Amino acid sequence: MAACISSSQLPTAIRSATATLDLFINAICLRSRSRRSLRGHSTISNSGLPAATVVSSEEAPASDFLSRFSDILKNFRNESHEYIPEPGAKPLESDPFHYNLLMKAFSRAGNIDEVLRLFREMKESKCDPNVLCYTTVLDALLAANRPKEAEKVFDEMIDSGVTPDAASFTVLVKFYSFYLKKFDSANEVIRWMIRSGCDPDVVTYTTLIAGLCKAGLVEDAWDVVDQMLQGKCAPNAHSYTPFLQAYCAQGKIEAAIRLIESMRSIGCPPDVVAYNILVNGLCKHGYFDEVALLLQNSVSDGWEPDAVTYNTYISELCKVGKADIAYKQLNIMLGKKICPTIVTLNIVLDSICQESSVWEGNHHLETSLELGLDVDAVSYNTIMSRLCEIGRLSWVLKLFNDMVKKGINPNTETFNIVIHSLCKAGKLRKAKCIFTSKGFVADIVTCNILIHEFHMARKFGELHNLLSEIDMENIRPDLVTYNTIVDSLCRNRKFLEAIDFVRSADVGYQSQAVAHLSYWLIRHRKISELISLFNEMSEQGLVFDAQMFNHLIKAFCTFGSCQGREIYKICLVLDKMLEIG
DNA sequence: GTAGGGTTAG
Repeated sequence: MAACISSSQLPTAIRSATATLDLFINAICLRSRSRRSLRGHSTISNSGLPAATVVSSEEAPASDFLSRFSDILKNFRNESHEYIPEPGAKPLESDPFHYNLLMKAFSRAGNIDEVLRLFREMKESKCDPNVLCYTTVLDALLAANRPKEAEKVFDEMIDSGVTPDAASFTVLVKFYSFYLKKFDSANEVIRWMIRSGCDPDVVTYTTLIAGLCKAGLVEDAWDVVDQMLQGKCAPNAHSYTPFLQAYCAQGKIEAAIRLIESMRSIGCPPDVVAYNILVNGLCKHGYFDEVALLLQNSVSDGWEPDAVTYNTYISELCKVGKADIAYKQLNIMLGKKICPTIVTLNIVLDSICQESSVWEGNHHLETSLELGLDVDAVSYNTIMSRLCEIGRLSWVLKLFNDMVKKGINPNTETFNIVIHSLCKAGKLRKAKCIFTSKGFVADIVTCNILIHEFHMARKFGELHNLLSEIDMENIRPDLVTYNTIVDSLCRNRKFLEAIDFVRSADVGYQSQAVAHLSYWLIRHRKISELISLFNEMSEQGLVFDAQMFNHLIKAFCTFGSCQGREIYKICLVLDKMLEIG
């Protein structure tokens, strides 16, 4: 019998979990995220991809828009005029100032390897990094999701006798609050700053507020605002926007609207970023009419919608199948002389794939290239991910080749799409070859794809070897990881191991992971196991939320327990939940 | 050199 997996041991457990699963019952096909049908693709376009099909107006409400898409693209604003140095570039002068300029440029371009190369070079050439250089490297490491190395660099800065200033302390606050969620340590840094005569500024406090809000600790974040006001450090619009994010994420739209109003009254008027967060929140909860009203009143409310406002609105309209309204909004945006950006283009490309076909989307990608637009990795990823969904491996590889030839650097998402496509086609060995590709850095999505696909193929040994090649130090398991492993265990009827796995989560029971596990237990009529799990959760003080109730009732209905004698099982579980809730 | 918004992958 295989040993139990402790999720507190993850990510090591991700590897060991694979070894414990020795039996898999069925090779269940990957659930396609899409049921979109493709309409005819028998002819071949210049690119070698099937030509886009002509879509009738009855079939696609956006067809009139599509025919004019090329004209609209001419309004497109090419944004990437920022200086990106060539790899291996040398600073103009061998001093900290010029090294920092170059490191910052590489950091902006997301090239952490070049930042670290320069940092190493400057130390080797006895050009001692100053506090600005250290801050650049620290921030670049955090941006690259390498917090452990950032911590070492901070220690090195102190050991070298370089005195940290407010900016470098702020990066340390970000490290503790964003990456480790250790808010006591973040507060300790702030106390350290005060003790050493380097007062935290509005950026320091706002960083802490953003970390707390992101973790859902909104009340603690308000305490920080109080602390700022007591310490004569006035909050600004940046300080309040994390609260807007948190309220919107929690569905507390009214609280977000009230905060926007309060910001006006306390002399800290919300700017376009604050309104964009609200627009996003309203859209995500289906309040599209309210967004229309917000835009209508923008002038009298003292703000001007920008490309992000419309990108958000258009994207969310497309997601809920309101492409016709989305395209009208795009025309309104253009009418207001707001230039569409690369993000607009990518939203529209994705929408074309949904509303028409992936081939039509590809046709418009080609048109964009012909017009000389700066398409990016996301544009390619958008088309490639749809091709992956419909199992068109060869086309995925062709687009991957095309983008590389055009000098567009694939990102981790690109590699993940290619790996996923290869796995779906059963070419697991070729998927493994990706690991040696230049620029490939695996992330948690890579791990999740591998765990799922290799489990389905019952190739546990190979999966184990592959995962051991991944640098796990900066990869944290997420909800999908938990659910993927739970799926694999439950599919193999190892329910007790699945319960142990969820139970041992180092962050305590996660509501969504428990809901996912409950689905399997209900499906397999493991009601007594479910109730004992709830008992244990109740002892640990977990409270059930409405989402959990909805999820479980749905599971019972799906598996036919809502009729006949089995109804008592639902009553038993609901009683238990109400008792805990 | 440090803080808040929109697109793509599991």
